[in-house]
Amino acid sequence: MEKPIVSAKSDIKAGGTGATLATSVYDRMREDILTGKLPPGDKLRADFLRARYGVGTSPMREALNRLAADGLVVHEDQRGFRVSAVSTAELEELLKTRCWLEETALRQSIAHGDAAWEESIVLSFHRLSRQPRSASDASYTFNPEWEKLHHEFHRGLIAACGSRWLAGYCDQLNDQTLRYRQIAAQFDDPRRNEVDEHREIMEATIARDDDLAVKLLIRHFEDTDALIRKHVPDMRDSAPFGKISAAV
Amino acid sequence: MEKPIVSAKSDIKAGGTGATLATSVYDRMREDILTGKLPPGDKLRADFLRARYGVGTSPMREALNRLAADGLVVHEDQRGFRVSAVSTAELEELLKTRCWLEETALRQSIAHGDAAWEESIVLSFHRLSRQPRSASDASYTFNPEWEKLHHEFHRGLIAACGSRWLAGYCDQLNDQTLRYRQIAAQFDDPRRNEVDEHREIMEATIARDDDLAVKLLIRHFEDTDALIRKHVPDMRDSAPFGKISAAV
DNA sequence: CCGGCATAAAATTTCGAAATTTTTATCTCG
DNA sequence: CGAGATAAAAATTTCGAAATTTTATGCCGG
Repeated sequence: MEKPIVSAKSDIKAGGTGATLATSVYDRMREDILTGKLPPGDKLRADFLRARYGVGTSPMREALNRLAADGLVVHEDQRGFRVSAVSTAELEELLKTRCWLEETALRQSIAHGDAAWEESIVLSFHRLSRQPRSASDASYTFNPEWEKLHHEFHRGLIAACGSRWLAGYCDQLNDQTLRYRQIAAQFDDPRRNEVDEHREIMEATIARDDDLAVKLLIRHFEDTDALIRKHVPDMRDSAPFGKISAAV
Repeated sequence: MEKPIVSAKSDIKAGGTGATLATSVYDRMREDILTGKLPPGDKLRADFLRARYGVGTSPMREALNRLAADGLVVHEDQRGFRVSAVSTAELEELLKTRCWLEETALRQSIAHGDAAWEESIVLSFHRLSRQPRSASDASYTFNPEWEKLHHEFHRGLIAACGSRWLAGYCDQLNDQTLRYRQIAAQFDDPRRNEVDEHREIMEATIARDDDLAVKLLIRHFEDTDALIRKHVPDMRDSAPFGKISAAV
């Protein structure tokens, strides 16, 4: 299978040794942005990044360009890169777009998916349900494994939609939303019963009840959206929470 | 307004002097790919490109990375870049995706567009109708001005959809399709009356008749698709027409 | 005291060569 | 004669410094 058109996390071989430096830095930096270690709006100076990731100019710039393609950083000629800003307006647009695209994708997937597709969904759900949301019991801590499985579950739902373009777009929007979820989670996350939500979506999907599946999926998105807004009621154009330390 | 998320031609300042070299090369190379001067499937060696565009390694690589984000070139670690391949399968996927996304975008746009939006469509259509499809009367020759206006017309239709993400995706898919249109046009293009098609779409749109507008727009896409298939009936995975000269 | 112009500092962008990695060609052995 | 290992060639990737451009500073004039 070819690589997704809109690059996404997909196969994580970050920090690895086989790939190029540029790819490794891209992966590491991507995670730093998604988890909020590099806060929205922050300027990304070349010196700072070179020191932080221990590489030269070229792979750094290459990683930045790829991140710009994902919409995680923005670039202005002769004026460098910065982490994409977040705002309630942008979140709203994101939610809207996500609902439109995922609805189309899910309906297509349900219409065309085969038995292997069904099985992969059951499997993805099972794995996700066994993984704790937070890496720590005490307070919320980013759990890469859960994020990976969650991403895979949602990706699996629409995997049979028949368009790598559409699947890639959904992926990209999913990653964008992840950034907001992390922001909200940092404060306080009396997480609703996500497992049940996912289970219901799975069941409706493999039962080929497209109307119900879409309804549940969209509600799932809207609930997440509401939760984010509750905890981050008034997002400004830039980062709404503390500047990051320069720690490596 | 912010830059489109999925970068697109939009503001053409190519070959210019104000921007960076990387941007200039990106623009020139983009056009070379869209017009088929750099044929699908071709390997893009660094030496060749550096000579062709007269720049060093860095801006070249930067341009390539941005083109990869647009899906116009593909990259494999340690194995360089090549122009994305074309195939009938890919064209089919492209058409499908385009219909889904443009339908959503157009309906939203019709629902929310204001008077200024209406006027911009009328204006875009007028300009497009005055421009010849081909730069030469004798045989088809790529006419950048027509392409620009055509792109703007279609972009204008969905401009009020309320999602820069969705608009950007439509842009990207439009550019991808352009590549196929150029391939077909190189052979023989007894072009159907495109002006009327565009006029009908415009009229239905500003009359807020969303069902009709969508029907016409989708038919427009399907007709273009059929025309491409007629002229390029059996596209293989790689470039179906002659290798390009290394001429600068 | 404020505003604009020259100057200095900082940051981005670009170059060209060095270092890796892949690809091709050659040679040896079964 | 073919397969596999070895060596040469070619191509991609990376580095670090030079060149441009932007941003900040200081100075002079109104």
